[in-house]
Amino acid sequence: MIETGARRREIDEAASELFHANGYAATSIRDIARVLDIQGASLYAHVASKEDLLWAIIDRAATAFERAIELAVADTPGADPEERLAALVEAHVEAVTADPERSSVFVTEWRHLSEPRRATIATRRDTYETSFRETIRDGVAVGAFRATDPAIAATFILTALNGIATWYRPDGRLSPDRIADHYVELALRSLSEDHR
Amino acid sequence: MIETGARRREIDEAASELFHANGYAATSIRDIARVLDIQGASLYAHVASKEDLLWAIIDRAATAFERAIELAVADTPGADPEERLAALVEAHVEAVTADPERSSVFVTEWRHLSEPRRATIATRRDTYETSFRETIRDGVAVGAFRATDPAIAATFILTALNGIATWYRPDGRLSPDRIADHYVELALRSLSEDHR
DNA sequence: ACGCCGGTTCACCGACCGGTCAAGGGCAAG
DNA sequence: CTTGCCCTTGACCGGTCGGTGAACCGGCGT
Repeated sequence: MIETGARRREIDEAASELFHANGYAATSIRDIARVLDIQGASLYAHVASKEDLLWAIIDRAATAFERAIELAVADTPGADPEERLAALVEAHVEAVTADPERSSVFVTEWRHLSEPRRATIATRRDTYETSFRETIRDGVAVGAFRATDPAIAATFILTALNGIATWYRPDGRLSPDRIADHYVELALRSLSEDHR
Repeated sequence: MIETGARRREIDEAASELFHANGYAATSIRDIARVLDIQGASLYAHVASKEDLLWAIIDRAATAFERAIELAVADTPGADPEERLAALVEAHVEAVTADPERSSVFVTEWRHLSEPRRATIATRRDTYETSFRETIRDGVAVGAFRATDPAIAATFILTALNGIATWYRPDGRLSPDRIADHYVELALRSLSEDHR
């Protein structure tokens, strides 16, 4: 039975903030409680363990990313590889900027999960990366992208995309839309066939 | 007076390993000592504090990156922006793969530095990024690169480059040279003028 | 033979960690 | 008004943290 009450949501939010700002290992249960003006022990009425808190954040972020690209691909049926990659990149940027703290915790703190969970996240990340890799492979096959190693290209693009979570600020110079536009351009051109 | 003896080098190496594998906050002084088969207290004959250990690793990595691109630029005098950006990317990949553990600690753990040091690293990172940003700006100015936001493009490329530190394995499928070749291609094309 | 000295060990410090538990507070349902 | 239940509290647990300090060890220069 997973708790979904308002208090639990506040706790998740505070934990995201602190895990993002200081890292999971450097954040104590009491740090999180202090944000909510309660005692550390009170958290355990809502949460079974500190790791469960991390898991809730990461699992939710992973699901958000999976759904985002699923919808993006579903919205563009029969699209060619270029359009599909553009949709993937755009969906990813939107997902990151919609909740940068949770996204950055997902990207940087998943190694602190203990074993069955850590492995399932590794698998889910790999599946996610495969969507990008296969889109690139398809594009190379039909001549839309230049001949290159799809695995390297996918890693190149995805690490650049994940980096957004570490520097994006909602009050920054660039709106999510503008970031998405630029990143789509950069990603597509990095695979472009024609280069002087 | 900075200690540079053989023992100190062993300590730095063990610390790099563990900080890379588990993160700074999740690694204890006694963990590091255990790798060297000594007691935790013995470390303090060589090191003033745990943070000094982190600082030694990060400062050395930062210096390595700075020197790498300095040499790369010095080796190609009068180069055009494309050649210069290629040299920067290649130098960065070489520096990362030459010591992936130290590099990844540098990239991911510098937020655990305390204040005067943290700020100086932030400045040095910004200076480093400026080399990329200005090379791109120059390339746009002379028409070698398409018109784009140099800051976004530099961030895109640099986060992709830094990502290498998180996934590179010396015994992996790809040699440092092949990674460098691919990343130079991807980075240059992402800025290419001509796109169908 | 001696003393020195870098490196190590053991015992210990106060602080903090994640987590438990009995006790109670407050509020809504009866 | 009372019962019951969610939430919170404060005291506490064993363990670990970063770091200190006295004792001691072996080797080296004199």
